[in-house]
Amino acid sequence: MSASSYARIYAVVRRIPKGRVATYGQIAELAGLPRQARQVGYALAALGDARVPWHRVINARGEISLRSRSGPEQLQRLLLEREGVAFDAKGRVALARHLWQPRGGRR
DNA sequence: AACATGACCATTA
DNA sequence: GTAATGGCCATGT
Repeated sequence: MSASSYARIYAVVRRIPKGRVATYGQIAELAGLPRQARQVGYALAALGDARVPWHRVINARGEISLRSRSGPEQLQRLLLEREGVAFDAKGRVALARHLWQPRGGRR
């Protein structure tokens, strides 16, 4: 069941520094799964309770992705603000300011 | 096996 | 700025 892919995804998410955010597509690429952003979201959804900073992963628009059913979206924003990530009036994060930018493509 | 759904993304108009 | 389209692929019915 391709659990190793999930493991790679979690490993990358764990590397996101505090106060930074990353996009699903970015995580997918860093995890060696280009164009599989969707799987990243799926992996995080199946995460449940684990020591992974899932709240630092947002979509390419800089917004917090809405779950099918009301989920911890509010909590996610709270956790990010608590780390110093700012949201604008439209509820978007300034990616130019908070996006995680690993150097040399790896870190 | 077919079909639908989902914490997505890039391109094009 | 919005809207439509195609791609990607694990899961459940």
